[in-house]
Amino acid sequence: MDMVADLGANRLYRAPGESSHQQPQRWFNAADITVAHQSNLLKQLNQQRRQELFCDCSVLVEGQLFRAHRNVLFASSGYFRMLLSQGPDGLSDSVSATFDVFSPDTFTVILDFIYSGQLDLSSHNVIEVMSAASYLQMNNVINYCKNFIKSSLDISVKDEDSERCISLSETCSFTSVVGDETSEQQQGPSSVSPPPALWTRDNSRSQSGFIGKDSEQEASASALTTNPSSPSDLNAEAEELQDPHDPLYTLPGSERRRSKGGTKRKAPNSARSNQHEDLDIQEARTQKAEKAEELYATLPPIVGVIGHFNKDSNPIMRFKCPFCTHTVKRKADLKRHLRCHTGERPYPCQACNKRFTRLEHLRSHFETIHQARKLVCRRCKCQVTEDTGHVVCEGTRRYRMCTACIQEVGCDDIPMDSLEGNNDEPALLLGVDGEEEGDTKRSWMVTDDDDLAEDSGADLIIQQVDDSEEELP
DNA sequence: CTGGGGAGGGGGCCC
DNA sequence: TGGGCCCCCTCCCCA
Repeated sequence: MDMVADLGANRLYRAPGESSHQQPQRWFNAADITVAHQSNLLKQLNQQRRQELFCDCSVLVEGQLFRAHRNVLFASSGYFRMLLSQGPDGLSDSVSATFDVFSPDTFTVILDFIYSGQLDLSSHNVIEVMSAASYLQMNNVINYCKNFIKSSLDISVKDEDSERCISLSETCSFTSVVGDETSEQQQGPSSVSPPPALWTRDNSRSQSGFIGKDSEQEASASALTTNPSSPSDLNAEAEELQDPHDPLYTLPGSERRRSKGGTKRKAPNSARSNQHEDLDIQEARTQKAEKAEELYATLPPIVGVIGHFNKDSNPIMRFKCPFCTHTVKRKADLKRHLRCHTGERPYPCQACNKRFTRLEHLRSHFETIHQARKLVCRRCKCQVTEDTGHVVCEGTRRYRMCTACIQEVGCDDIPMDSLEGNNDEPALLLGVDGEEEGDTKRSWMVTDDDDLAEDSGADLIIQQVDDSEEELP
């Protein structure tokens, strides 16, 4: 093919087989050629898929088998990108994936879109498709669904039926529009158009879109044949921002569990071994907080899914975590759940500097570790009372020992320091992170618990900390 | 190596 | 909507 003219982006080409001597000449716009070629290529691939030609990837959705081309899936879905790129060598003969978190019908819509650019959305399937697209990390599909729903809502508002509809902006204050980095290769000539019907509870049904309590684990366990890891890039990003050596953050899932105990006893002392470590931790904390904010800013715009139906056949609304397949009833619970992905720990213990995701966990920790609230002798495990159980202080750690154990151990082994009139009680003061005084320097102490019981409550001052402001000089 | 206990983390749900 | 409680699970330490 000879290039005969160059008009910038829209180059003109002579049709194949035509010489410059032939008249009349037929000219082709390069953009038209590109579109035609892409369309034809996609059509060919779709035809091959339907004829199961060269299909090298199997996807099992609730027992129904779909055949596809791994390169097409790779190019279309972040989930498959991760799945296929983490195979043994990326070139293994057969790759398969199994899904139980959405229905075969929903995956049919997704697959048809991948191979045709036509997204068959309706008021009946939009939530399911959006949920599946979120799982498969297909941002362009999510955006289509979002626009679809928004269009429905516009109509709904006019009909004063907004109560029965989902507003994305309303259901998730932290959502933002994500970048559509793959849209060029995926969108094509989409057939999405404003929905003709209202999207209401009545015509919204999404049984299979509901994800149960343990679906995260189930999904993780069942979704991958070749890759047992998390399906989400965002999840990976969330994990990435959490330094396993950082005592202030834990890892999601199993990593989190693994790191939990490791930091449990090391964090309080090691974090204050010197000023440099304090600075490092604060710096790391700031970076983590910033990354957490970035993470929030890049959340996929999907939050609402229809759960199961109640007795009145009304669907029960649930909120879906953008990082995993977990769904919750309340937005507040989702907000709480998100902390396990972002690593946010806004509640530091002023006594030992350990941080917690929840105030109740901090309070429990403080009462158990620093206030010796447990009426059990630490040595012999016998029940004690506030009278018989003497409080032993070890640094900021406090626990009780019965009189017998105190005598048996002897005061020589347990440095005793009367705490009468003690003002040294560790205070659960939050908000002045890293300023707790000398808990590691403090020696062992034994005290009666009367004053402890009295003043412990007064020392419980709670103030949530915003990490991002801690670094202010 | 194993089982028990302590501690922390997370989900559901009530107020 | 946030706080708080209850329950369950996991991990680590230790005997």
